[in-house]
Amino acid sequence: MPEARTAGRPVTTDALRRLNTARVLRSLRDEGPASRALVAQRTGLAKATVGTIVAHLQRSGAVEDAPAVPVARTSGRPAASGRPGRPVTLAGAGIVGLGVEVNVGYLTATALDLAGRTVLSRRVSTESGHELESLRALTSQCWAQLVQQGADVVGVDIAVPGLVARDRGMVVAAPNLHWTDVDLVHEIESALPQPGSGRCRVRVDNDANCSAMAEATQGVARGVDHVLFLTGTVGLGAGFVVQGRVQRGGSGFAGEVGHLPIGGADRRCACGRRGCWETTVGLPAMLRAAGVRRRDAGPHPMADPMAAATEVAQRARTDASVRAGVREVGRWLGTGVVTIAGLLDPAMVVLGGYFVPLGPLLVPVVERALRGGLLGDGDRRCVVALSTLGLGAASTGAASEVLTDVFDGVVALR
Amino acid sequence: MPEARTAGRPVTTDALRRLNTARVLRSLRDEGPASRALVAQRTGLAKATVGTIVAHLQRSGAVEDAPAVPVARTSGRPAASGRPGRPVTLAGAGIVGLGVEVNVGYLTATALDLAGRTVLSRRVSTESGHELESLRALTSQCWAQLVQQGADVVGVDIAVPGLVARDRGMVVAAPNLHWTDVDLVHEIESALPQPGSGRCRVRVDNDANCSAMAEATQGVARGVDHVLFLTGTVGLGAGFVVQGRVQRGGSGFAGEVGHLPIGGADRRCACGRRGCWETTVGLPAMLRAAGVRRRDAGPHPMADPMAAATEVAQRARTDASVRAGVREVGRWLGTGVVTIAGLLDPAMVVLGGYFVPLGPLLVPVVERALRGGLLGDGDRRCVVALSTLGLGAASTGAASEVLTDVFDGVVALR
DNA sequence: TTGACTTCGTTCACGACTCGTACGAACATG
DNA sequence: CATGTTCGTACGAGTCGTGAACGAAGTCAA
Repeated sequence: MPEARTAGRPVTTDALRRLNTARVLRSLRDEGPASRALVAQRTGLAKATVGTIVAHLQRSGAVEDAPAVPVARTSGRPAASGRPGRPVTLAGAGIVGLGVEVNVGYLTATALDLAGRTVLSRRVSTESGHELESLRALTSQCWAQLVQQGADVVGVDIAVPGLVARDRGMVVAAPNLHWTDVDLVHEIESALPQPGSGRCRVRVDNDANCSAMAEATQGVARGVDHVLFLTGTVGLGAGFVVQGRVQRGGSGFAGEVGHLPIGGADRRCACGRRGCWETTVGLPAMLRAAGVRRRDAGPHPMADPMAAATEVAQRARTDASVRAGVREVGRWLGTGVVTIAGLLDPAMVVLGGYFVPLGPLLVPVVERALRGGLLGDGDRRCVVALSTLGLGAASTGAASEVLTDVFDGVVALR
Repeated sequence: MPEARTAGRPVTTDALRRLNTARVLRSLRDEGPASRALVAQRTGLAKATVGTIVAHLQRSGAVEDAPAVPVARTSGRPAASGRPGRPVTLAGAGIVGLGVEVNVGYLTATALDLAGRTVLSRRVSTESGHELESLRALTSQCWAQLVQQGADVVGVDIAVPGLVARDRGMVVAAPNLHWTDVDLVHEIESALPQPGSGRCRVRVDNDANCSAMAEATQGVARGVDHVLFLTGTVGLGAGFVVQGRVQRGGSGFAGEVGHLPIGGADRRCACGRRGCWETTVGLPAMLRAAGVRRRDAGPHPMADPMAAATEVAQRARTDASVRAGVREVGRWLGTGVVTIAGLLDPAMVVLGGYFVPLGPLLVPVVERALRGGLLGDGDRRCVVALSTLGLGAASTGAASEVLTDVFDGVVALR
């Protein structure tokens, strides 16, 4: 569709302001609070321009005057002489993004402000078959609460474990929730009170993408430019974040990694084919390799992968054969990571989900695979890390994703 | 480096003009010639704005009045009544991009105008060890010729078979040319006459990236949104183009596909490791599988992969065992394509290099692998095609890459 | 305490841009 | 030849970023 290339709003003068406003916000986020003069220096904008932009932002509640304690100037400078600048910081709770994560047994909602602070955090459990109702209720409740607190809710992002068509706002398939072709954006929008929904954009995303975003903005990968996130549950999920933006490839490739032809072909995958990666590194494969029977791995190993993996880690402490099994899975994990990393070239790989409890055993194996498997190990160092965010990471990432629009100048502030 | 996020020129009013100018150019390129009024309708810009922009473009030589024969209106409309519009077309040779391709025995230079027409095409052979001299000479000659013809050379792109650090303008390693850490941009810039080089940007790129670009803009993949290009020589090269833009992933991943851990691990790769994909689908592997001895595959099979592959194709016509060998390689090719396609989700895979002469044998095998290996075959149709561009594709793509800057509004026209 | 010095934030005139309206130009139809 | 319709441009209005100028708010030295 060639029209897509021409598409997008025509660039008017107010787009200018949006873009430069976003520029100022990014400077404040990435390089810390600063006086107007310093922001001007950092962004290359004229002092006068920064002045008007900051004034606007103050009225919007996006920034506020920093606490009395002045921030140190750019390091190593001679002591300040002259009129001291009044530092400006990203504001407390004026502008927020709301993220909601759908899971098999529960929902998590998180709201972040521009400074990345958690403004709201809530979790509710759901009954099977009633996820959509609960989701609508939770979202509108959170939205109402935030608005009541005086926040400007820029958007809502819903993280779903499944195949998502973000551009159409549809969940194509979420097997664990038994969802197929759900018009989720419409569902949520209709649940929100009318007045706000005009400005407040509702979107859908894959949960692995969101978790990746969370790692890159709030987790171990904060400050890393190219982050690959890989999460293990019954299947596998992946997300790739470059400079704070989720890479969606062609039409949103993430989450598909589980069915890449990596590893042995002896097991049949749930998708009907053989040789899928997740048949060798998914949770069932791990339990099998570790010699742990399902009923020994907690009451509902597939519903609670973390508990199951913790049980495996426990046994591995005393049983060498369990350790060997885990390492064997780790080698296949490593092969896949090398493949993906070779293609995407991340600076850091973050392992999440059930890999975390088994991290001490898995990480060295994956690291070794990377050392042996990547070219030019001089420049292309790729660090392996474990997720530290735990439950609710996806909702945090979803909220972060919403704020991306603000920092990119896609949306205008009130 | 957080500063990268803040970087980029501050957005002034003339950036506005650049962006809208680019918008008009894209409309003319993607949706064909049109009157000012129609362009206004297509871009969403005001008629007056389009008028001034077109006037500017005319003075720059970027567009010109279309031939007398008026273009049919948007199809199906009632017959035109009212003053007929004067259609505008992308101009003949006012604005051009120059692409130069470095190969083992020869150089190719191609210049394209905004309409995608070839304005200049030249090929010279080189002596081993003197490639850089020849490259400097050819580039400056072509540049001078274009300038003399009155063209505005927007930029020069050099396609190199090797690892390239595009942002630093360096060739990190080009084994076939025995180049290591060559500051190619500097080399070329110093060879160009001074006056122009201020505006005329010189850049370096990987040749597979450029070929991919060529396929997406001029080849079989024209009009396809997500294109994966895969070329076979002694090693392998790949490029991924989304909506006319080369995807460089983290720090420029393309070209690395040859060393992904795909296929058997029985052969040792030139990089010193085992299990690299190119040990199973590179040209040597193909010759081996087809049972063709090197000295039977043309005088210099590795220097002329196309001739060698043609020889193999010839033999396959009569010899069933050769056909079987080719198909065997094809299956490994298919496995890799499925892996990459599963991750990147292209709408079309274009095979180039030595795969082309063997296309009739290879394509069905790869197609079958894709049918069996990709999820959700309903939506995610992925077509396999053969490159038709032949020699010099990379230089064409390099020239295309230069023009990207114009269509993106990154550079201003004179 | 006072005056010189330095830096910060704002004000103002200016140029560049896009937009909407208005108007003349160019063609078809009856 | 009058009418209707559409095209392209001219003009005033509104917005935005910029540089210079200026008052404000500190430090430092005498």
